Amino acid sequence: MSKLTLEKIAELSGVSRSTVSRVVRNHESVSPNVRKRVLGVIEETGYQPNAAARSLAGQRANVIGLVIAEPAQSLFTDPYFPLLIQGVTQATNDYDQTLTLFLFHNHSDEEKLSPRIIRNQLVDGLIVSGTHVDDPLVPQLIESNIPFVLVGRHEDPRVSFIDVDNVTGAQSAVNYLIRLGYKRIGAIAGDLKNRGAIDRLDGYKRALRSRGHRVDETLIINGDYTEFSGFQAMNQLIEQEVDAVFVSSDGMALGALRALSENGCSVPHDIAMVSFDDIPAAMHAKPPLTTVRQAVRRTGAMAVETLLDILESGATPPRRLALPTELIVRSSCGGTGG
Amino acid sequence: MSKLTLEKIAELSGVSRSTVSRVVRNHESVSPNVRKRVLGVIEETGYQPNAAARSLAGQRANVIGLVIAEPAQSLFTDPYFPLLIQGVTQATNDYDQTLTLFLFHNHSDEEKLSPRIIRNQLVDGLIVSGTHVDDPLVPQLIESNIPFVLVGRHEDPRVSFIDVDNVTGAQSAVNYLIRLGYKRIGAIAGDLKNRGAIDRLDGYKRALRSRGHRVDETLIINGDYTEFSGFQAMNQLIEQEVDAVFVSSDGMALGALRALSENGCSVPHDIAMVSFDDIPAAMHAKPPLTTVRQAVRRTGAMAVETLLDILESGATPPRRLALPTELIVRSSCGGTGG
DNA sequence: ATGAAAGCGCTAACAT
DNA sequence: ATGTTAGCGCTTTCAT
Repeated sequence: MSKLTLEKIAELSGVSRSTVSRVVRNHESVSPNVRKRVLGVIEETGYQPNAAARSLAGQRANVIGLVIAEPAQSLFTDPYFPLLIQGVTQATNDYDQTLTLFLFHNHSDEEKLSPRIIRNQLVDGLIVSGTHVDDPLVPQLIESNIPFVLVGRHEDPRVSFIDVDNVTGAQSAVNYLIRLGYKRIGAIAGDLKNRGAIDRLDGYKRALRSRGHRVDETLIINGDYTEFSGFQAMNQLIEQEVDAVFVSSDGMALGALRALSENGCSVPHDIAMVSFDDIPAAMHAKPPLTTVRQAVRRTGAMAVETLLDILESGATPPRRLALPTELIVRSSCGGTGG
Repeated sequence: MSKLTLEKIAELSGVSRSTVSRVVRNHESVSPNVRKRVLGVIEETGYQPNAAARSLAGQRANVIGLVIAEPAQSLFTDPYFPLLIQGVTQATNDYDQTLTLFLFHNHSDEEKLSPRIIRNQLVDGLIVSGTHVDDPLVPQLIESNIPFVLVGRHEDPRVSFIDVDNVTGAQSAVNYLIRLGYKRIGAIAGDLKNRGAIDRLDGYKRALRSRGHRVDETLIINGDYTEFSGFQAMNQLIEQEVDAVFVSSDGMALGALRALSENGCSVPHDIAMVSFDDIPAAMHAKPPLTTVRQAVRRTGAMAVETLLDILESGATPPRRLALPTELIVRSSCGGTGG
């Protein structure tokens, strides 16, 4: 069987190439009979348009790229990127887009890949995640004029993004602790190279201040989102005699829980804990974690939809969105609200 | 600045399009001087060949596809696919290939996507993971003549695959239990729609038989690779009064540990446990899990290399590889060897 | 060693 | 409503 092309379908249907092309693209200006006939032939033969030819001739490839700029570490340590990928692929499947994945394992990958991504015309647009604050990739992208949506907010007013409202989420978590009467509330921060980690810590501080507590920097320990860093940070915090702790991710909270249990501290009796993310393991932790749920899959899907919207109708004005979070109350803080 | 094409580079270098093309493709038959000059211009301008034009004109797109056929559930429940993706992208980055990701969230995705993947000529070849035994995708792929490498072994002699030696791995784990003197060894199986789950259970049975134990089917409980299914399965197994258990994945083992601890059973004192995978959490479990390590990242990278090899030199004979596993001894079985 | 020229399979004016 | 035609940016004979 020879290769299936528009030409062949045209021949088999007894019309011209253009007409077939119109049918395929669902263009107007095709008579119902002809359309039906052509569709029939396409169905029978199983014709699929050649993607390369399409993107070469037209302006759209129907391919979008997902870049994950994070050095691979947390990619498997945490279900964040898997969930994001799920949300993104869900949406690309729904909208008949193809997804190409760019994963930077190290800095040299980034240097090698980014010019190619930008100038290759392989993708119509990009969803960009895992960048650090001040990541040079973002200005590069802006300058290149390639349409893109950032996952996580950005100061530059030209960039479109989908963010999770980390500040408000963290704030609500810490407010909850305060309402329950905890006085000496520590924090374990995430990797502060990430906007999200900064924002969560900021939410913690705001909550404290808005309730008239002062922020004690010795009660804030930096982690890097790994379970082990949570473990280490908690060991430090124990010595500060906190009565509660806000942990910036469930993954670190699991490590913190381990530190506490190894030190014979009971949660929430000796120390209360709230964290962030609501990963599946949070529910099964001992005790089950009260945590701020963020809709990661939703974020991925929204990023795709936003990018598609930009591709259709132009990038101005930039789209900027913050998705709300939800405090999931379980037993790691003791009270059930108040 | 106008678009950068071969033509433009040719003009700037004072040579013909063909010569530039030869330089770009590292072809022989270009004089050193000319090559240097052209390379200089490319460097200055930041020229990158247009991918679509390339794959339309040539026979290679330098794009490979990764299909994950598994319904999304375990994608984030377990670090398997993230690790596989890491290995694959690591290798595609190294070999200057672009990766497109096809993730089937449900059956209709599969039906919609697979014809497109196959006939689109979007990818040069495919790495296929997450298929079930007797998944219709495999015969479809064979028939379509698209080069592909399956992750996990397959009976059909025409398919190339990279497998982990699950049978031997499971066997060594159970042998270890037997050597330590355990008599009544139960098993928690994975989702038996997967080849890997079947093979692990098979390894368990072989180990038992080869040491003269009989296989007691009431001691085998089926799970589905989730933590919760491990929890449920262990609760059933406790009533069978086993003294040890082989769990087909660390994820399920974590659930099993939870069941045991809720029932006041201590590990390994009351019941010993070996599992499979060696995910990061295995080390931090209580007690740390003795488990069979599989090199998932390696598998992904090998799949890419194998596919590239097939693409270069033809698909015959099929490449069939089984990667070895390694028993990582920690404290969940009590003994330290013997 | 280099250049000229013919496509690859499609889209998108432009005709009719 | 349909057909004709000219590219899109590259690779690849085939000349020279």
